[in-house]
Amino acid sequence: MKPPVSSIKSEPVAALDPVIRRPRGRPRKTEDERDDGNRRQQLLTAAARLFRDKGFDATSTRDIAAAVGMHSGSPFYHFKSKDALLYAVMEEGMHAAIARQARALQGARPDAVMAPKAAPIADAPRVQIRRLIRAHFDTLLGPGNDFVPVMLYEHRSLGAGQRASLAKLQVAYESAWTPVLEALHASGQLGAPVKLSRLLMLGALNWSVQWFDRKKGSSLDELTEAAMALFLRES
Amino acid sequence: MKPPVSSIKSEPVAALDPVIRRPRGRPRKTEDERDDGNRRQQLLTAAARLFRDKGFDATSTRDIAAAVGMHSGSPFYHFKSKDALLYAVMEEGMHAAIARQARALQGARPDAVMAPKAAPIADAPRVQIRRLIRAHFDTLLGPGNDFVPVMLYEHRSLGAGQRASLAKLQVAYESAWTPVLEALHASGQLGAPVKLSRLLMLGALNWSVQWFDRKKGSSLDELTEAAMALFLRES
DNA sequence: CCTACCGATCGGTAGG
DNA sequence: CCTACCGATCGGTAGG
Repeated sequence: MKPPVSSIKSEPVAALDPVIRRPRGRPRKTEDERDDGNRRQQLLTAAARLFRDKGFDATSTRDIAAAVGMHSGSPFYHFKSKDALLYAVMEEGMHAAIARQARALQGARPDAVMAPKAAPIADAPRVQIRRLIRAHFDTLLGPGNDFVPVMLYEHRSLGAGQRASLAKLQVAYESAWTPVLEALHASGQLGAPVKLSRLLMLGALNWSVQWFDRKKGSSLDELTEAAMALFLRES
Repeated sequence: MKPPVSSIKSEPVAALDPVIRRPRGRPRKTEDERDDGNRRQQLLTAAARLFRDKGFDATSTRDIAAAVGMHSGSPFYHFKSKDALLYAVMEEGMHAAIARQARALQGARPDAVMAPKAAPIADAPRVQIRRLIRAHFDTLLGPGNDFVPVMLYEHRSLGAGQRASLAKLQVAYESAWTPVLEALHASGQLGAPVKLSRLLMLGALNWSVQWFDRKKGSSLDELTEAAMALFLRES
């Protein structure tokens, strides 16, 4: 069946010829599709949304492929398994959350420096906890922020090793709360022990994923103020 | 292998003989297995545990059958579908939770009646909220109480109609909190608006399913006191 | 990244 | 409640 012309392939010398080289497999980028990390990122975003809406097990890799206009087998060109895709979603979510949290805490600093009278040093922990809470709500409920909710509600679908890796990121994230809560506890503004306070407070916030509706109801600012009023005492 | 005596079975007349009648299919109850609703209940309990541990989608009906010593098709003799089994688990969980909550609130009353001095009327809401919190922790974390956690974390796997039915039970359950929270808010013991307070407080408790370890750490009593100290103000 | 495909698993059923 | 089985779906792969 093979024409004699193709017999060149069998000659090692011709295969080494640099003129013949041709990036086989991926056609060079057309106008609407760049073959850099963009397709991978599209897969991540679509997967995060589907995992959040339907759950990991109820989402097929075909669903994800269809959401970005791929065929069934193509996601496996970018991720070696469905589990790897889930892990990538969670990891990106945690990195973004940690970055957002750091930005929020840094933003709390200049205020106290530039207006020492308006924001006396004793209020610093209160300012910080408010920013921590607000940043957390943003991470959970902000538009397009599907990654961390997937992390929170689907980590059971992960293998032990990957779960351990993510646990480190979670510890890093939550460790920012401890000194702030300790200061509040010492000054009598926080009534419960620090560790249990952190677990209960983060739980209250994490659960908002279940009932918060961006279309109606409270804003994230109102939510933040309600949490402040619920958790903290006057002095 | 069969002795000639058993050849009676092949005679139609003998088959109609009332003396020969024999409940085919299910052998009459031996000592250790009653064929009443017991097997059904065993399926429910096993399913609740598996759904809680591995998730609904990750649990096969074969897993559930094996957990109670049945073969793969037999659960469908008791439940018409896997979804029906999930719904039954959640419904039983909610009924038990509502009953436990009612018992807890009734238990709070006699104390105030029998020792009016020791528990003045102004403390009633505080006593009631403590009992509500404690009952909720029991429902979520008590030994063998897998049903409500399944309800909380797997309700996405339910159809719209069944989800609506359960929502009614959830409203009934949570409605007991409202008057207590209103009394606490009116007396300045609760800092945040009642509705958001209820959502945040129940979220904090519900999230304990994710981190509580019965083997080590706090007791349910300690958890309850921590929640009281976190949520409520002095006067 | 597509085409074509495979092995495994799963919910569910017929008939007894 | 068991036996034997089916159709559908799914994660994943070979080869291009």
